[in-house]
Amino acid sequence: MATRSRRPDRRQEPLSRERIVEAAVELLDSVGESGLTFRALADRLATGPGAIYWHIAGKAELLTAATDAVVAAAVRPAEPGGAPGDGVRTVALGLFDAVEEHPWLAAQLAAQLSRSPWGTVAPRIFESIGREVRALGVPEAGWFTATSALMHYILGAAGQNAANTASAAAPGAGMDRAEFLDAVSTAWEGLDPDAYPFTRAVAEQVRGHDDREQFLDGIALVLAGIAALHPPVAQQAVTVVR
Amino acid sequence: MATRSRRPDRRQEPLSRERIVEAAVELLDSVGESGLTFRALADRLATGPGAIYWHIAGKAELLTAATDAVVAAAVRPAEPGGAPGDGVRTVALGLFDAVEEHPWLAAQLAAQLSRSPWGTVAPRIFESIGREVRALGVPEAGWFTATSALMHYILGAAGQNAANTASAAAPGAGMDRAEFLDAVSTAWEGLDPDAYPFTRAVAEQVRGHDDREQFLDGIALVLAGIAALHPPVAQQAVTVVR
DNA sequence: GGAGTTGCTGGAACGCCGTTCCAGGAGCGC
DNA sequence: GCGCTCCTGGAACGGCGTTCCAGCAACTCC
Repeated sequence: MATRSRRPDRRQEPLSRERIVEAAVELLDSVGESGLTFRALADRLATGPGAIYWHIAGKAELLTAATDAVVAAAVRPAEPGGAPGDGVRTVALGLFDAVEEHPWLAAQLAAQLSRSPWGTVAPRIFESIGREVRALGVPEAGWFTATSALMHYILGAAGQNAANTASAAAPGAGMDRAEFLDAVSTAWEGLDPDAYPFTRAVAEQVRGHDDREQFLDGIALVLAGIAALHPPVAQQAVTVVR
Repeated sequence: MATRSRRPDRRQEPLSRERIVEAAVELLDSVGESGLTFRALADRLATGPGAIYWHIAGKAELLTAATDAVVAAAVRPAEPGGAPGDGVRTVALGLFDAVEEHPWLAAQLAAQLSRSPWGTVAPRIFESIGREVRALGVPEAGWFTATSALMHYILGAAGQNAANTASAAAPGAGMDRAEFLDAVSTAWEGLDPDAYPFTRAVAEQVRGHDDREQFLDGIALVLAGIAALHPPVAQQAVTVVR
């Protein structure tokens, strides 16, 4: 009959792990990490908390599953061909955009990588970056170091940038992005000159920079390091120099 | 008279923000993040929760203060002199060791950097790394990118390594470090060959590697990228091989 | 086709958390 | 002595993750 308030509310199909995770992601996106409670989730799914526990072991598993779902959608495989490094940039921007779209993702990724690096999330990201590293012609001995360096830079920088975006758009503080960066820059300029000379000197660069561009600059830096330390060997006819 | 159960219990000196933060760090170190509650903290300080709130606004501020205190102790200034890059390594290892000593630190750092990069923690780390970057002779235009890349790598890699250490020593799982790495390596080797060829290929390197060495390899990689992209302007007469 | 079983549901209840409130004590100027 | 400020700590509140369990479809077996 009358369409319900929010969402189609198709509540004939039974509860399932996928539907729960999907609802959890929506809740995280709309009300943030603290808004994801089993009660709110149960309301949105028109059920009770107990029913959810039949499908999901607890909150930790719920957050892991939500993170994994979003990451799986984000690391779309790069199409073959293109300049060396294009594949890395594609994967990196995929994660960058995902973190920007889901502001809760950065903290979750960091928490999960630094708590259980053997879950499903870490290998997924590691694999998609690693393939591009291999495609660059890096010799096998350098795979782990190069991929780790890229992964940590990508996740760290994307997370910090998402924080900027989110804070600028924060409810209450009617700031746009430029105003927000200006505020940060001004705050840094106000630091103690003796204790923070470097940060003060960099403050000006923060004002009005382009996030995406700066993010890619960092990628280029790490790629340059990879190229310098691991001179690409020919794809076939592999020889390890050094 | 009789000495109390835990700690000297010197409870004549009044409550203070420092004493609270100190107790919070001890609690975090001994029972982990979930063990830090206002009730437990009040017990340890032989007071009630209300008294703590007179000095600290809430849990978020408590965690921020604890993180800041540990970071401040960790980023000891590097002594001048030494080969180019030594300063960076000193700062990096300081943070690496701090994260290893305080396993909760990695998640806190990530959360705080990706939530409010304008707090006191971020500038502190940024500053100490940045000074070393400047000392490398990087031109000013490259300061922000180079320092960010280093910072993200350092925090990410240190956090992941701390997770390994902590998991290996986890209560219940009577594993030592080698066993733990072996378990991770084996798990990775068991991944789907079609979906995870790269991760499987790297699994062998994970077994029995040296953390500190691998961490420094990553630093060297980023430093090489900095040297390649930002050829140092002459400090006195710095030349970079390549 | 009835009875038993299984798989799932959702509301009630438990214990703990962060946080607030407030009666009161210690120290101090007057 | 008195009032005032600063600080204390216990009690209480609302909300959280989690557990428990009575109930109910659907399906199986006889």
